[in-house]
Amino acid sequence: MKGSNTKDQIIAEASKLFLDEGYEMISMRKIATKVGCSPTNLYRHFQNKEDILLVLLERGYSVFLSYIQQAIDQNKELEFRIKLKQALKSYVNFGLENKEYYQLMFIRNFEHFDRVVIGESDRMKGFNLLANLIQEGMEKGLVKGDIEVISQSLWGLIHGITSLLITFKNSFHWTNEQSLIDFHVDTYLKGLLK
Amino acid sequence: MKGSNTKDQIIAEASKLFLDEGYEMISMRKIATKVGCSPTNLYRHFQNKEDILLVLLERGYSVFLSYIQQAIDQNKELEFRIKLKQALKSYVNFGLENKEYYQLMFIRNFEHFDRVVIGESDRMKGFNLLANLIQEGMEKGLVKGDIEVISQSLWGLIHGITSLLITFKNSFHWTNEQSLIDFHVDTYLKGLLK
Amino acid sequence: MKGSNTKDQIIAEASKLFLDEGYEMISMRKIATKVGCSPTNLYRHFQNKEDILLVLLERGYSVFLSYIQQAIDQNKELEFRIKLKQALKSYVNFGLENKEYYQLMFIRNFEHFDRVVIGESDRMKGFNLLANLIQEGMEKGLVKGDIEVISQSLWGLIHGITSLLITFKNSFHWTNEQSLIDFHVDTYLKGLLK
Amino acid sequence: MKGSNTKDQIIAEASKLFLDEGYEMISMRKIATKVGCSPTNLYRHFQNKEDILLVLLERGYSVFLSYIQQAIDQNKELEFRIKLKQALKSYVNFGLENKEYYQLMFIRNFEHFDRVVIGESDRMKGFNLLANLIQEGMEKGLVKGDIEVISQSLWGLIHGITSLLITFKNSFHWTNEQSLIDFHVDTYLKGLLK
DNA sequence: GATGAATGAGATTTCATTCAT
DNA sequence: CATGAATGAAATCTCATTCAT
Repeated sequence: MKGSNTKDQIIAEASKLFLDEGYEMISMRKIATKVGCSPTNLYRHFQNKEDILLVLLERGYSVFLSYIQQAIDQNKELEFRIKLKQALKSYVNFGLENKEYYQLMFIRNFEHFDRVVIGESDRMKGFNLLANLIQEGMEKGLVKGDIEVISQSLWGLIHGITSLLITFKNSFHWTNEQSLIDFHVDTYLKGLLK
Repeated sequence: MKGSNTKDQIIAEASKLFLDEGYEMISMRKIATKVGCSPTNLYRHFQNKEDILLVLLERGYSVFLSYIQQAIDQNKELEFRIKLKQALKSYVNFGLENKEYYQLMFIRNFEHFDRVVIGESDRMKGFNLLANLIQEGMEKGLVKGDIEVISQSLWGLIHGITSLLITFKNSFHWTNEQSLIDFHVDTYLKGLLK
Repeated sequence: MKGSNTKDQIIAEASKLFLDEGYEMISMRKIATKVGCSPTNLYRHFQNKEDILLVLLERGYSVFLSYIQQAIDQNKELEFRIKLKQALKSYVNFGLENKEYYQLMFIRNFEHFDRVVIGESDRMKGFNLLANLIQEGMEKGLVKGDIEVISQSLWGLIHGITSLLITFKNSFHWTNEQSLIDFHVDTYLKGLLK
Repeated sequence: MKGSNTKDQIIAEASKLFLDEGYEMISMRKIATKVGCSPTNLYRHFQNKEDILLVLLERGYSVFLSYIQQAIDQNKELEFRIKLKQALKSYVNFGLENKEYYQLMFIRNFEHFDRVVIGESDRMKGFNLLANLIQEGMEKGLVKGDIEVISQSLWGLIHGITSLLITFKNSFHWTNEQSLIDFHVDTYLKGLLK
């Protein structure tokens, strides 16, 4: 397989630590300790601490894209409402199954890091897939309104439930996750679709 | 006239800095520089850095509660749908008009700080006001379903749009804020209410 | 009475704190807190922290002298051995009854403070009283040897037991204090005197 | 060859500084300056300032034990009085030849540091060697009395002269050290032994 | 006789990072 | 591929002390 074992380990430990305690609270030494190597060694695999984050973000974007892509591909032939619902649910599931990534990508904002560029990322591609879906719905006469407004509202819808479930996972008595998500999306779509 | 001017200045500058760069990135020195006093002097007014955050959180909770309370009081006699919509909008408006507070209260999670207790806070009281409203709607037969599921879904709805508008305020081409929020809430309520 | 009440309180609290935690560990703020006044106020009564110590030392010397003087005066007419024993015991008793003073005077060494001068102090007068006693014993033919050697050895004898009882008062299982001191002095005097 | 040179240097400089100015007065920066390295580097070799002290104490206890052990071993076959005298003198000599250690071990009291545990230390083993010697004397009928009282008195005897010679080494006109110690011990033993 | 506001200096400690090996 | 030794910068925080009132 390609990629050194150590590098993957670093990524794995760093992403967990970043989620649990926050990027700024995690020192290179803490990562090294978890991995079981020397701090110096981290620099053999990454230019610096920011670089670890960037690699994490890129991986996250890529996984995110694959979630959305897969949902769309698998339901291509189905009814629009179902297709849309599945796409939205796959967004939420990406977040819940990849909390570390989701937090770094959508809850925190690292755009003050010069090297974090969003426009060109797979993240944007994921959005565009959703937007295309809305576009399709509008062409079919199933959705009405400004496509930008609708897209942004939809993002708000699914980001809200995803981010709350991640950020306050331990400090709130949540009802059953999947029922909640189903209700959440269904209710909104009932209002959105003809 | 009484009440130290410096203390208020510290709070004001700290909350801005915390929003822009994140709590961890802000040092006591940076705050002191902005305020125009010595770092030592901060410790006259606050026990430590965490204490500044706690005061900010408390103020935020209090302002939050007043937003929700006011929305409910002012629309007491109106139709349920309007009352609910106004309450939801006042949540979003609280966030957009108090970005620093909203970020600290709902986007970040400081519950690992021992002294941050949520259950007893005004934040919880704000939630309960919303929950009571749902309860009222259920009693009137206008809303159906599990009250917990509905409340949590509603929170996700409004938190999503609020937090995105705050976190990515500079890195995304948002449509007109108020139209977006209106569409967001209206669409969902169309699905939720009879 | 002369002397402000606050000044005496400061001295009382400071000496206790200095004994328990050590001069360096005690801050002006801690003293002020114990006394129940503002740190600034301490400077109305003492030039600075060192000054508090100096006043304590002076008081300690003075009390020390009175202990020794009294022992000698009260036993002037008695047999030499008893006179000497009482003087030695009064040294130990001074220490045990004034642990704070004893520690500052004889266990710590503050001579690196310019203003601490020993030669001229009451401490030296106390020593001289003991030395005079030895002198008397030699003239009576009851003690033989170099007076300096004898004085210094005697000081070591009583300082040893006193300082151990103070320094390790909580961390050692001491036998009955007075029996120990009696045995200590008696054994030595049996060897010293004819 | 192995074993960092820097670590030994730190220990050497720190112990001298601690003796001269007191543990609390010595900052990590001062130690680093003396050693000729950066303050940060001290933390490569010791967890923190307290840790330096603990290492010093441990080394001190170990050297102390070896002094006492050696004195006893070397005089095993000699007359009891000589054996005891040599043991007592080796205690004093340990102090005078290792003033830094002696001060930290016997003059200061660091038992408020959690990690300083005395019961299990080599210091206690040293004491026990002396106590065993007394026991032997009692069995031979050469010493009479309560063994605890005698041990504690003996400790006071030798601690007194040792600590005075260390604490006031520069501020008192001492007679010849070895004659003083000989006289001190001889006089006491004359009273103690049959 | 007392205090609140303020400060410069310095304490311990941790950080990301580099360099020689 | 890896590490031990080292560092400059900066973090939080406490200190003794002063000044205006």
